[in-house]
Amino acid sequence: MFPLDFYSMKKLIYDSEFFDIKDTLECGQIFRFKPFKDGYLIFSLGNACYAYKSGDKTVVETDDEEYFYKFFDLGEDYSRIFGYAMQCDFDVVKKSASAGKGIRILRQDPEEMLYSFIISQNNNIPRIKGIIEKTCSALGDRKEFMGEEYYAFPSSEKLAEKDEKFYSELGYGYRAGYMTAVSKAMTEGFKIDDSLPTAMLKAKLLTLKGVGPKVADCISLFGYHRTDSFPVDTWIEKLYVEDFGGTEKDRKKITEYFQNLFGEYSGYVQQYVFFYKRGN
DNA sequence: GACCAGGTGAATA
DNA sequence: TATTCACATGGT
Repeated sequence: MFPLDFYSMKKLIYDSEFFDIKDTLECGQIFRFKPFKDGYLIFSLGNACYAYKSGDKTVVETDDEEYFYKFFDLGEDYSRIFGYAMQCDFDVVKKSASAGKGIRILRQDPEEMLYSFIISQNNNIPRIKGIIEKTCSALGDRKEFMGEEYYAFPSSEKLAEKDEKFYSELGYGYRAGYMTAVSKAMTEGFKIDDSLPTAMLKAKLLTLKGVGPKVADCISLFGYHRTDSFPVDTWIEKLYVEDFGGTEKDRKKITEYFQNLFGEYSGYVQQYVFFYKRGN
């Protein structure tokens, strides 16, 4: 007999022009994915899918197509977003958009983004991935998808059960204390009203230990789909000076500069240029 | 062995 | 208010 998931497996098929799975995964917004067969296995909270390119289509196989339809933002028209970028006055934006035409902004879980981007600070992407994976293996529910074992991203309750020493031993470095403080706050009633305007949402996030402006912007963009956010990190600083002739040194002012320029398209433009600037 | 990585919090002036 | 520093760890 076939296992039950054979019957429940569904396919989402989408034109790859505005949905390039490789670029969407590798542009730095998600840390939990790995190469598999002709594409990738992708994990979000306790969900998994297999995505790959086939001809001029991107195919997503999953047993929860509703979750991943939303996750990949498939209800949004990215030709409009791409079109906006191509009409910008800045050469680097047009070049970036052309190079990353198939990038989509994923709609990820807010809490997974919260912890993931706390880990990301002053850290490099391979190591961020490693720490997150170790955390899931240690504290997440064991799951299986297409014969592959994986672990869900742990709940705040699970994370709050561990002490600072535990996180240090997983390689968190000085971020270990942030994990205990934030998971504790989350289990003690810290709530984020997702109907708040972006500025207030960000202000609320900033009250958490280890969450500064950059991390708050990433959580807003990737966890709450606030596309008026423009996270400024070391790469964007470089871009600001080299490609926009910027002179401000204060990151807050750099963020405002870009937000004023790109408005509701800030997050999309940020991902195009971040991906391009990092040279993928 | 210095320098960097999707920065932040705390101390200092 | 605006700069400056320490912070863990691993990769180059």
